[in-house]
Amino acid sequence: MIRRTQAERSDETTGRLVLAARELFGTHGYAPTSIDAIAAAAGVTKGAAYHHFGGKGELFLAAFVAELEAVEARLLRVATEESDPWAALRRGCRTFLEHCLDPRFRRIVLLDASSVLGWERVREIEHDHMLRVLLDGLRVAVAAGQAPDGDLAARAQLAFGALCEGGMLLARSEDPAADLPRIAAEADRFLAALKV
Amino acid sequence: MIRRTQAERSDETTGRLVLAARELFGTHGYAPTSIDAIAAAAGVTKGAAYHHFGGKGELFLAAFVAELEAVEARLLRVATEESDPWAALRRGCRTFLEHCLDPRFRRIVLLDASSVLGWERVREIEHDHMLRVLLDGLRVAVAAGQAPDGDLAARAQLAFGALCEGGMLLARSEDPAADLPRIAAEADRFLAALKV
DNA sequence: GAAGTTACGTACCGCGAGTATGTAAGTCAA
DNA sequence: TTGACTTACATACTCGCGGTACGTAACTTC
Repeated sequence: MIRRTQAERSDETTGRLVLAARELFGTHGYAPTSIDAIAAAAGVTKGAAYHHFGGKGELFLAAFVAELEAVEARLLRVATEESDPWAALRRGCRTFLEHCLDPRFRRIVLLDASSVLGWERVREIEHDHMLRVLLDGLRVAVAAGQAPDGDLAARAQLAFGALCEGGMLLARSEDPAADLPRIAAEADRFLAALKV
Repeated sequence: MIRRTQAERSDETTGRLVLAARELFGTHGYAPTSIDAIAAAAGVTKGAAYHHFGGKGELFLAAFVAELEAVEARLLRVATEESDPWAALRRGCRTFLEHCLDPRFRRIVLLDASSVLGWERVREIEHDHMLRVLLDGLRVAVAAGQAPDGDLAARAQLAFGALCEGGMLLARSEDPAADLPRIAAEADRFLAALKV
């Protein structure tokens, strides 16, 4: 048996558990997925899961956060490729729509999260990982006179809600590549409403 | 014992069950609510619930549909008070936001429905009870040259998603009466994007 | 009013979340 | 190094709840 430090053991186990949780919660949903199944997929037993996580809800929370970190990284990556703020915003929205083609992301973030974690917590976490960028973009636009003043937090939240519906709509399509431009065009129409 | 027809017995029992389901699902959520609790609140036992409904999911479906019928009736009522189509649309959106102040509606329709019933079924039912009106309004607007052509179904869906977020946002407020105009103003900004 | 159907109530099964407890692996001081 | 202590699990169990099987009472039909 190789000798490993406690931190290494913990990190490896928690990592495998979160990965398995993302996979199973993402494919079958929250309710039909048992802790035993997640632990088995991670190569451990239920005891390990309950040692590192408070319960099923906390495990789902970890999977949820991991999904958000993934999409955040992807959004930040494409945003740096655009110089103009508004172009970056449109690019980000298009990338988000594409990201919704991942069924695990849809199931965990768009379908189950609000029901399992509650809207308030979901909103806070989503804000930290995605909405903050959108909100900052709106603020600089208002400061530059490019957009009218108002309840910017609400405006960003409404836009995000529209985007999520667009993502679900896109995922329903039989040919997402063909439908993406149409839905993105409608999303752009909403984005345009934020300007001028 | 009073003599009643079978249809009367069924109607009364199912009605009481759906009413109890709306109350309990709406206040505590889907998962924490047991069939026994709903049946007890309706004054019957679990056997009656399973006789009239296929299971917990079907009972939730009935409660979900009942919630939608309620908001649909309210929307139709205020819509008739407006003569101009766009004014009716704005009035409808404002009424929907106000309706979101009902915590049972939020929990059942906005939080749990997609997770329990699946996005596709929720979308169909919501379309039949709410989105159809919005979609028809958009179609006449396009026909009259008041709105640009495009994927109107997607446009209506995105607008609806924005409205739902607005409703959740409004419900979070400590003083909804004061915050409603601000959120409604942002919602109107999105609606305006559909015109011209 | 007897046979058949509908509307329940009751008793039970199985699965899965959560807990209690045992045990092996790692840490640290003397 | 070695023994006391903590951490990281595994195992065994409880219990609430969804679902089912079956019994019974209320209604319907001929």
